Amino acid sequence: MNNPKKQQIVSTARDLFWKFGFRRVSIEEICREANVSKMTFYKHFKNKDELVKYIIDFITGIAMKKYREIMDSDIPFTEKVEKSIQLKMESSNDMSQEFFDDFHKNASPELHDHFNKLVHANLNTIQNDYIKAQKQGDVRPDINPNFILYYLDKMLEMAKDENLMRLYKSPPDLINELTRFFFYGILSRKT
Amino acid sequence: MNNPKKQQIVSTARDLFWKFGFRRVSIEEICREANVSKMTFYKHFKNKDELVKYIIDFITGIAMKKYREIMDSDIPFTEKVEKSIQLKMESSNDMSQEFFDDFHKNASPELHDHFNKLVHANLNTIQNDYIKAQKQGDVRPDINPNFILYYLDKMLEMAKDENLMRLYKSPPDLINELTRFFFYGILSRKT
DNA sequence: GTAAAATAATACAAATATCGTATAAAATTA
DNA sequence: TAATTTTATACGATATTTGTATTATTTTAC
Repeated sequence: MNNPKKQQIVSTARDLFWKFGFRRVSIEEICREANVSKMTFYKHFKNKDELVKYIIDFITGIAMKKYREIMDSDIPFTEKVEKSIQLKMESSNDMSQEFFDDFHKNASPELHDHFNKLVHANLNTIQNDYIKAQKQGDVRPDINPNFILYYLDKMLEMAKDENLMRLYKSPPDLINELTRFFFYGILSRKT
Repeated sequence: MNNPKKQQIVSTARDLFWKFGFRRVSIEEICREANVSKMTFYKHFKNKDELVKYIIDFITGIAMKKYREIMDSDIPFTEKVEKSIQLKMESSNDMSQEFFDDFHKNASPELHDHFNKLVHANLNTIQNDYIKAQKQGDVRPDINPNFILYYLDKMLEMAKDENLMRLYKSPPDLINELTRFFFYGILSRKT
């Protein structure tokens, strides 16, 4: 954890993985760039897969911790959702397409599995929050929580769509529109 | 040249090389992405080095053609320099660091040599233009043309320096400053 | 339509790169 | 100084990539 050599390895690997994905980066290259011998690498990680796991767990761990803080805070439900959407947008900006492509295209079965389980667990956490909100009356009772999960991903896609973006002054404007639509749909509020 | 399959190969390779450099990209990967069989690749290129040469020659060829057009046009010398500096800035934005890093770190001796000769030839062309301008009285006679070449590279470095950029409203403002400095130094013009 | 040419699909040996481990020397730490 | 960590190097075992050969398929030109 706090071992400086291990940190160098992780930090260097992260940089290289973010640029090129993990398939294109060799262990020796990481060691060279991190000024660490290969033996030291193998002291800390069994192989490249374990390093990739470590990094992905670390990254998603931070994001999920932030998410939990939002959901456990004492603010109205709508604010929680707004903040969690905001977090999702920020986190995805911080991600590298090359890195995540490798999980689908070039990962070992074990790594692929680990990745899927992680994603699934996190989606589950989020889904449970929405189910809970539904029980507490914050979310319309006749909507499928699975659809909400699906739609949150679609929102990210839409937020990154350049053609859609052209209709708005700035990215936050588009995110606001998406968020309001997520809350209220298109109909005006009748009292 | 106008063979569509060859164009697909070149275009796909360019995209991949720009992202990852050429060391990290295999011929099979290029073929796969370009929807071209490996045999077709080897019909057009002897090996990866020849493809890299082709691309680098193509890219620099376009840039040098534009440069020549500027220098052969019927405009004042200062305007030629301004435009050529502009061109240099634009071209460098279009370049990928990963791709050029490979020439220095991961190229075969032959490829490395080809690259150096190309760079040298182009620098020579530019130097000759400045020597000619010096003879025609457009450039101060007591300046070393080699210094000018060196300095043009430094200008690019300065134009991309974020710390320096902070002093200006916009990139063109900085480029203007650099260009004026290149022309006049710091002293006010005495008549 | 057919013949010729180009391209694709597949398999393969050879070359190259990467992995993971063993060993001994050097550097660091306590 | 002794114990521990790190490096340097070498190495066989795998894995990947290369370049070619062969055969089937598609495209092109007539």
